Amino acid sequence: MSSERKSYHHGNLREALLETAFSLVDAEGAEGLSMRALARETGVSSAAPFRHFADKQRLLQAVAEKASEDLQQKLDEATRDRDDALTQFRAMTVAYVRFAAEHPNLFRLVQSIPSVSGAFLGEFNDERRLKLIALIYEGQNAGLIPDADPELIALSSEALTHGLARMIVDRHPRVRDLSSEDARKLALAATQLLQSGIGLS
Amino acid sequence: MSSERKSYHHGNLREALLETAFSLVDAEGAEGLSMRALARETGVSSAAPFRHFADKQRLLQAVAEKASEDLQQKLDEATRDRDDALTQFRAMTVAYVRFAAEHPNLFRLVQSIPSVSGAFLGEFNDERRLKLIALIYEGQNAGLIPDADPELIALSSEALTHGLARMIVDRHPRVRDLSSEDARKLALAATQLLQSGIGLS
DNA sequence: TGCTCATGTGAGCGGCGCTAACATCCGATC
DNA sequence: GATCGGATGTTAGCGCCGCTCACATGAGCA
Repeated sequence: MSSERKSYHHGNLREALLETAFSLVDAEGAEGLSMRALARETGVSSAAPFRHFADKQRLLQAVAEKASEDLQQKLDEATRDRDDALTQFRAMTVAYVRFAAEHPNLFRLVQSIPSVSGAFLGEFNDERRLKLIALIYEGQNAGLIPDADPELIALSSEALTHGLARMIVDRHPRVRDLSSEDARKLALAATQLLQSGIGLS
Repeated sequence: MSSERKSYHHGNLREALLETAFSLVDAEGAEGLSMRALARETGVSSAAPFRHFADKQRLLQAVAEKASEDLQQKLDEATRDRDDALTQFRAMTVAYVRFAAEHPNLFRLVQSIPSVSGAFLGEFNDERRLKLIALIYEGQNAGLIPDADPELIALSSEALTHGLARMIVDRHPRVRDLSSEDARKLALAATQLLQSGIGLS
């Protein structure tokens, strides 16, 4: 696994550490990762990583940022070429839940670092959120949507999405070990349900 | 903080360790807890805790079980004297979300130990879930509820509840630092919304 | 060619989880 | 009441950890 190296200097150690750490976290979770094991795996001394990351927390943050970019890219791909906000929202939910099912360890890491998840929820996604809220507002004017706070409606939609993803990574009884395809179906079905309402009243 | 002790033996070390650990986790999270610090705080040697807990994981599991019982008790109180399943479900959601807002560290710990959260979601709550599903089934026969899989409807309800709680403990932008009262309002509003449907279609 | 400084190494500090060998004393038994 | 075995405490210590410091190396620029 650990590749040999002829010269004293590595050449691209920072990237190498990041990639190795990313793979290790994805496969085994962030809890088990140690700086020393990471250095060993990368073929350098145990002090070398600290030339590139001030401490373990920064390393994990960098991994989380990379994972967050991956997730963001999946969301971008999923919503590309869909112009109405509702379709975008549903495609986003599906992509989000699928990412959680496929990379639970990375998903957990992203969520566990507020600065990363905060940035993730801030940048691009806020734009989409505002579009969704605008759509909700229109729907209310047309009498199609109940007269609740549009912010609340958007938040509840987010909560359903996040809740499905979290139930999967937290291994709740009926959604543990879901295949990517089952995760897709579940996310689609649940968002459809939210739109129509479950009707208990 | 650490109380003195006259005799060689502590007398009730296991409970003392559990209580101290519970408080420390509640206040500062499970990540920062160390067995040595816990022993120090309790006023015993660093090896003593291992007479009562095989390893750190077991200690954390015991703390998680205690937290899970507390949560369960809150849910029991919230649903007591409410006979219809729908009212119970909404009261449960409120209590669940409030617990997450008031004890995010304990909530996270419970969710991070599958055996504990699995048991939590299994025992009493399965009974309530079955009642909810029965109600959904009746509602469908009466034409009040869309004709989706009752299991899916129940699962989506759970997801909304869990998602709200998780967004709070994960410190998502619009729900971080929610007061207990705000958490209550949010949970109530969101469940109402789910019932009526957000109407986008 | 020679200097500088980013980037590597090795040794080591204090804290960790956990174990082993030994100390204490509670309480069952006579 | 004395005895003594086992539950429960202690001290010492192993290996791993995050992290630091003094020093080594060598790439790139003057």
